[in-house]
Amino acid sequence: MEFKESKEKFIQSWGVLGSSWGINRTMAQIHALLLISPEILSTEEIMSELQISRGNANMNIRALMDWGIVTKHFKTGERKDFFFADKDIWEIARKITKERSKREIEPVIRILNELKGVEGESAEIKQFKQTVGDLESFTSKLNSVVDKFVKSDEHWFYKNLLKIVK
Amino acid sequence: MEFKESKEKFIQSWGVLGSSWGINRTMAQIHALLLISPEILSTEEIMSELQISRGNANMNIRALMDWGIVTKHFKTGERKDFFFADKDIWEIARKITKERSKREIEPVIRILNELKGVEGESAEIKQFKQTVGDLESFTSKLNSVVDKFVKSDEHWFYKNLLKIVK
DNA sequence: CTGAACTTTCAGTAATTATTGAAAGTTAAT
DNA sequence: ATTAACTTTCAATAATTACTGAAAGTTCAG
Repeated sequence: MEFKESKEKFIQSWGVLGSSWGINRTMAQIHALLLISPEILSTEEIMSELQISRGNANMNIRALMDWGIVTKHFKTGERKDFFFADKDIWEIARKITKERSKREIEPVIRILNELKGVEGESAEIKQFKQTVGDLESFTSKLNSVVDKFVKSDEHWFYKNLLKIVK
Repeated sequence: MEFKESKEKFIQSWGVLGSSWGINRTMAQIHALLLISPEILSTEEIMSELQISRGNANMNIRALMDWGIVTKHFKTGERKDFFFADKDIWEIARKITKERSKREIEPVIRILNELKGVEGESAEIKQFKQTVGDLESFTSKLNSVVDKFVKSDEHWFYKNLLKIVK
């Protein structure tokens, strides 16, 4: 397969994966492009490579910087901003996991805890309490595992998680 | 807090969580409703409880059945279909994980493996190979952990995963 | 200061995704 | 074979989400 074709396919696939995980297609594509790029890229380059507008590029690059997986760089003598994606997959996974836990899991745990307090003895209320309790317990445990992962390094993962997989 | 209010809040929250994970809001809400319902519910009841149309209810209930987390039941003497959600959170998590792995992770691994074969020695191509290789390696490892989880029971999780969390 | 080079914002628009509701399809009792 | 009870489908429409591009904002060299 031609390199250009492979590159295209990689960027496309990453975009599709992103959108099935609630990350917008363009954001995932910009990340993919930066991931395979050995050099820092300017906004212009990203725009022309992905055929997107300046506004779109700008907003999605900013989002990637908010996630902490893309950084801004400068070239001496140039006024433009350039962007670079961290290439360490473990580090990327940790950062994404951390953000999603903070944005999505933690608020849910808070609500579930709040809802556990409902009063009553009817079958309906009993089932509600049971379900909410079970979900809270599950989600909290999940979050501890996630948290451990976030604070770990690749070595830890090998030593522990991969061991139990065998 | 009133039960009715709690119920409402639970269904709403579950809907929001669902949509940030690429599952549509209504599907998540129907699931939430069934999860806290001790009895099987008819399409009518789901429609009126969530204020949605028949078509919408039907399509999303079917999707939940495809995921294997909702089942169809009958009441003697009644012709209508009734629906019930499995209440075992571990079982639900396993089924969802299994489906998402199959639908999303496995196809990506296939594409990455395909892309690993690109030929060339330029810096650009070297970075491409490196990134694609790292992603493939990460994703495959992730998938083994996921697979182990899918095949596990709650007891396994306690014994192993929770142990390393401490 | 000034203005050129660049970045950000955001109202308008396009694209995508979800929902409705009525018609077509199915099933089973009579 | 008919029909009432029920389910499924799907074209039309609504709701949501993403994108564009031009205008406003910022920065900094001269």
